[in-house]
Amino acid sequence: MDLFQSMRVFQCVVDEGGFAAAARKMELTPAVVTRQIQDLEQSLGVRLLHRTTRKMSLTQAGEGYLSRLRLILLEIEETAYQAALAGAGLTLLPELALTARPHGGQLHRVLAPWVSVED
Amino acid sequence: MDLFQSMRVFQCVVDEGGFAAAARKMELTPAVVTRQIQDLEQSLGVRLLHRTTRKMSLTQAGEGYLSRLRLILLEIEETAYQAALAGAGLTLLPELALTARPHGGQLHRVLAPWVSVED
DNA sequence: TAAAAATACTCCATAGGTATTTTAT
DNA sequence: ATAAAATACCTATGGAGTATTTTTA
Repeated sequence: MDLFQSMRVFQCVVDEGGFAAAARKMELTPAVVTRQIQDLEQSLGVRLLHRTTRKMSLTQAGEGYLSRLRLILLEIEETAYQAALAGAGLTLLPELALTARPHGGQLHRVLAPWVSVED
Repeated sequence: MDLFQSMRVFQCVVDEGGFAAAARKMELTPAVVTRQIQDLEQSLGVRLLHRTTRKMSLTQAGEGYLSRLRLILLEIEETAYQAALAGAGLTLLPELALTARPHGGQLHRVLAPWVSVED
């Protein structure tokens, strides 16, 4: 199971307000979304979402989990980004970390005012 | 690709000082370890490890990535743990977060001095 | 030359899709 | 009645293993 993927799906389900909506947004089938959430819940041993076919809501556990998850997903993104910068011999100026960042995707040859070249 | 698995493998490779050692520790074959690292590097677009058949060392990018990775992996573990606690109607006392924690694995019915029952 | 890493290949588990059933408004 | 979620089933991809080759201290 890809934990990282399930985490993103879970976040998306909450943000979009449902499994079907999340599936559309992430270009997955509803069945896949269902199973990702099930897998995640099973791996945690906890129910994250209350769901009926019409309404879904976070459990208390899901609420706490999601708020922490959001930070973690940001940190992962940020970390990948900084690694890519480091690979190019660049360093992101600390005060801009977690704010300035190009539209997702790989970094190849970026040089902008908010990065500094290492000697 | 399972990003989290690759992250753990990467951390293990560094801690154990090599691919073969990491493979033994994680009960994987060396071939799997090689590919996990390759996948991770490719997904980041960055080389994390310098390697010869005899010696391996971190690239500069790998060094920064690893230090952040260690925190992220801890946070993920911690977050899963707290979700499990919440699911059991318990809350980890904040000052003990990231320190006290039972031997990995699912939490079912824990009640110890360092958790508090809700309301 | 010996131990480790990479590569080539094979196979099977499982991730993801399709079709269907159940559920709630 | 209808839109969403769950379930059952099937298929194909890619993850993991084995065997082999390459590399370097």
